[in-house]
Amino acid sequence: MPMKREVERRETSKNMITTKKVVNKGAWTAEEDRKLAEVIAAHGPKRWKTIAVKAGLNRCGKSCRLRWMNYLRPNIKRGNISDQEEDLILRLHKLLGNRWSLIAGRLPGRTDNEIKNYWNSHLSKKINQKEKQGGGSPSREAIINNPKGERIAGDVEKVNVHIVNEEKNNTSTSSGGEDSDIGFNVDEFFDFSNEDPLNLEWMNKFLEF
DNA sequence: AACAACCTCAACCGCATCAGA
DNA sequence: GTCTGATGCGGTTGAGGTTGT
Repeated sequence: MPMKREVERRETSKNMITTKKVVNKGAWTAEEDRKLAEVIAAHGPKRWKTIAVKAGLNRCGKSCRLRWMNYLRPNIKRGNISDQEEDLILRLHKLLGNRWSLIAGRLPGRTDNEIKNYWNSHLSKKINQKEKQGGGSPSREAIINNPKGERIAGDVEKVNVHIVNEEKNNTSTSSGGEDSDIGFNVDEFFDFSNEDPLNLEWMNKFLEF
């Protein structure tokens, strides 16, 4: 049920008066979804603030964007995460840490939010259990897994930096295109779509390394 | 049946970054 | 160079559902 909260907003810019606005928060209704989808179909998924206004939604732009990205966007895959996907998430998380959007980028149809939730509710527990069973010295995950990918150990960090650079290149050229100064295309690098998921030996080796 | 504890996931929040003026 | 608004990201929250007692 959508809750309406009266939000007292103190504008960030200097000397702004305090205004009172009724902003819709909480769960989205089917009607809101429909309006949002209509406006996005007409104007495209950008200028979220304008979209919110055009759709006549008492929502902030951020909220609209999130709803679109996590729920309304076409080709969203919902429901069970397959074993293959789970395996991939585990591997990518080892490599990238909590870079959910990057991980999601390698899982077509999955959103960063979904993967983050899945990790927090399922996989982190699994890993904890494994660690307890295995015991002993801290695992690679313990070194690598940390918020925002900070202090990622050694060579993995270098790869991570390359990936970030590549992501930036991709967004600026929009279609991916050629590499500038690095030797591989990250899309190809992480494209497992044609690969037998049970036969990812190379990646195991890479991760071991 | 009633309640508590736990789990899941949609949504919010705060911050960082980027682009344009 | 600075300011401002837009966007994106990761962490966190909380409502609603499920399970256990």
